[in-house]
Amino acid sequence: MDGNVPLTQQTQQPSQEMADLPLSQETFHALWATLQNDVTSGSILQDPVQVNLQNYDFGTNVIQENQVEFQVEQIQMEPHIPNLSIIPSMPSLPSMPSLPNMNSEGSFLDQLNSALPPQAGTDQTPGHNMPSSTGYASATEPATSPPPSFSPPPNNQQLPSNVEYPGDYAFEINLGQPTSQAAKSVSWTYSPTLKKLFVDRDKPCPIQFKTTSAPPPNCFIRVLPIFKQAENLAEVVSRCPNHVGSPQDYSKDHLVLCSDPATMYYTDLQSARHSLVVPYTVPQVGTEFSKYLFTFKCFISCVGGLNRRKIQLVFTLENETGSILGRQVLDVRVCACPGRDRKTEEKSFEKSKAPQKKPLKRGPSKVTSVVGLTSFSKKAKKDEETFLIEVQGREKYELLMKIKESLDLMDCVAPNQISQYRQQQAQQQMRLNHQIREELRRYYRKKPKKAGGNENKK
Amino acid sequence: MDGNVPLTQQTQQPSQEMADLPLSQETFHALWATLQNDVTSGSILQDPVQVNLQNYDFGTNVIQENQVEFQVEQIQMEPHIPNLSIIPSMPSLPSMPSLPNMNSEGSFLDQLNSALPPQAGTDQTPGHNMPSSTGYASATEPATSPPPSFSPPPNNQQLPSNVEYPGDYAFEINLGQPTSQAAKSVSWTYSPTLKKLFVDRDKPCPIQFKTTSAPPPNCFIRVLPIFKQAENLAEVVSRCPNHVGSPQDYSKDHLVLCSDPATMYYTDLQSARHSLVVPYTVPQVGTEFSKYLFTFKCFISCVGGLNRRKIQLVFTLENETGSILGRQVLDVRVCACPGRDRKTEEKSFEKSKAPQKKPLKRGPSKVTSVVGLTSFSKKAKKDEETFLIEVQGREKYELLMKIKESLDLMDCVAPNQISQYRQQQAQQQMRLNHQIREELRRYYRKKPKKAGGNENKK
DNA sequence: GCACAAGTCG
DNA sequence: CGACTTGTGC
Ligand SMILES: [Zn+2]
Ligand SMILES: [Zn+2]
Repeated sequence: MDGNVPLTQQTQQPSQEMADLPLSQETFHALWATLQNDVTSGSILQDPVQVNLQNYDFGTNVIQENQVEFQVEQIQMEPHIPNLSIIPSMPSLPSMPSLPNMNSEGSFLDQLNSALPPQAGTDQTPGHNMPSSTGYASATEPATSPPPSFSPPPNNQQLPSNVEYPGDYAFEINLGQPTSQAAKSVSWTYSPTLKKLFVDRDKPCPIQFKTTSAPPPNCFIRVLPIFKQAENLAEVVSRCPNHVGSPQDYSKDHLVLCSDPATMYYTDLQSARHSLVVPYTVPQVGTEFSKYLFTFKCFISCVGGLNRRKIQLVFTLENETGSILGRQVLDVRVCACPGRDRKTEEKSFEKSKAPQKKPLKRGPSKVTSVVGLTSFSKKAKKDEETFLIEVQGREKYELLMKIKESLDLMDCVAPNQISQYRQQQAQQQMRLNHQIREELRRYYRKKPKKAGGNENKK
Repeated sequence: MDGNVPLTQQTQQPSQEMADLPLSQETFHALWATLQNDVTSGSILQDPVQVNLQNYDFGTNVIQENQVEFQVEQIQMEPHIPNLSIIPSMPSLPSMPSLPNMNSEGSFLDQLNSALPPQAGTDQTPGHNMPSSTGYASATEPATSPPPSFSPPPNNQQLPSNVEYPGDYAFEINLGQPTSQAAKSVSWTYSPTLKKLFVDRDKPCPIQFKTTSAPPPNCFIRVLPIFKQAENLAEVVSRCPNHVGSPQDYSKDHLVLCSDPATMYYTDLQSARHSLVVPYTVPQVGTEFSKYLFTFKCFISCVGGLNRRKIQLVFTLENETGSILGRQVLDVRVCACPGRDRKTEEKSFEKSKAPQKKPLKRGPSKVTSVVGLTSFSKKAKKDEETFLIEVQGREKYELLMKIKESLDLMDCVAPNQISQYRQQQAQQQMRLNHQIREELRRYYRKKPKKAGGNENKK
């Protein structure tokens, strides 16, 4: 994917040896600003994987030594890199099978613009602290080494990849022990069966990462939200009007935020996609995973935003030059009731597969009716009470009888056959409901004479 | 309320004799701009009615002859009129009993600011272009002249009045013939019982006005939306972030828009409330009402906006100086399903009162039966046949009864009679059940099992 | 126009 | 945490 820039901290001029910390957003912008004159637009470095690997020779751009990182950054972020004076060597992208390519991310220029009011300092979001901007930054990131050469074909129009690719370091994500059942009022819960995370809006949610072997130094993790359905894949995932952050906020349009102070928010100039990048720190000694807290600023149902479209997060482990070392994808549903919704989805999920085996399509109506009625004499169930309903009018009577009939059928069904029966019933019921509805419609239509009548249908 | 300004159209300098057409928003702003130097800030002219009637002598302010209208306007709009150089004689407000006071409306200054791009010209809605406010300020308020004396305590904080006051001209609003029942998919429907309008968002809705006698020339109607509940009354009603109009739009924050081309949108500087003003034209000869089309840009449920809080529209008939001649209030619910929601609300409405007298709480099972037993004999309708349905199992029985009830209720629609119906039914059923049970008991005793008889299959 | 979906109130 | 509310898909 896109490059990104692990520069050494606070170093004004990028030093090759790299610091461990990425530049602060401010510093970054400041530095970037110095480059503006030289560069017009960068181009996004993406791993061209799936779609097209052609246009790779972006490497022709040159970046000045001491500005390397930025250059790289820009190169990767900006789509059409017009004129870069210096070009570090870009490590050629490994041509792994599934080396995917997400769209480019972070457009520095983009951010720069909005960053104008530097005093705004806090980029946090509301309750969180993300970088957005200003704040802290400057001190942290020295520029790293000069980007080597690189060939980058920014196939911008390309859609982000959501192909899982553990890669050489076996990059994996984890959400804690598989909470068997969604506790009711938790702010987040993960469904192993659905491989989906259910989170409440604006609530911190821990997501862990690990690699079997230690990846190269200065690696980082990029988080890019995308729409799951193909129809929406091309659309950029961003916050709805109700939840956009303040103008000075670098992450104002980012759906996903990370509490890590070193987080940087990007908006790719070309694709306009909003992603975040956070340095990947190897797990603490003794622990298996490195944990990060993420928050989501919009419900998947937000009008004018996600608008009830499923999304997923693409986590990419990238090295300091932006090459993708691994990728993991996570389905996410940001909703007000994670527990309820998880349960609901798991339920409909199993239901969606089980029913498959049987003769779903049940022939037209009555057939069934025949069934139960006479054949089974199930009659009154043992000890059940018997009631009588007095009905006035044949029409109503027949209508009710039809319903009763269906209810009776439920009883006649052998327990073990219930599922099968249900399927039939479902169809039949449906049909029946329709019939009934029609009958009622007719019924009401007739009756209504009463003038003005229909005030209230109870 | 506030004054407002029926100026002659396009006249650069306001003529006293008035034209019939109000100024276009642009013209208005332009003119207003010329006045800026003289005026600093106006003050809202409110009819202090209910709250406090004190500060009435705004009249002391003097306005230059040829600027009368504007002056008035401003005076009425702006809260603290610091210094107006000229002060026209302000007609003293009639101290009618219920001369209410809404907050001030239209802040010209406000609009002026946003009006910057005068080309926006059209104040119509739709896409709407109404004025907005923001930013502009400084220009508008020159320090004006030394304010004459005036006592006006602009009780700005005062809440808008929602007291109906037909006034001397018997100002009334009308929504067409009382559609007895909300047609299903209509874009709007009015409930006479609830005295409430149900409208779909962004759909034109006709509202008519009339006055028994002809009001003075150049009168206008102001429409101001307010929250119905006391807790929210102080909050300004405006569009949610998802539905705000474009920045150049004068009416970008206005919930209510009017299709009349002469409509002007105001945002009071002091109260920040958004209202619209449209010239009141007497009904066409032969017609009883003057009709206007209004559209609502937000659902009452809009997040970050109305946020599911009830609202109402305050319509005030004002003369050219802004004095209120009459006021009418209308409850409005902007929703996606006007028909459904009207029905729902009417239902819960009657339910809320009817139930009071009777044992509403439907206790589990039999309890109810106790009630009425004997009293009502409503029985079978006239000539209809009577049938008996034997049902096994309480569950099914209750289910069927529920359906039967709804069917029966359809006939005796009278809402208020529902509770009564229930009682009767309960008793009858009970009685019947008892009888039958007795009969059956006897029957079985005679003819062993089998018989049960009532297979009932129709 | 029904029924589901999903945020929110109590 | 249940139930209602209420916009939207079908
Ligand atoms: Zn949102
Ligand atoms: Zn809205």
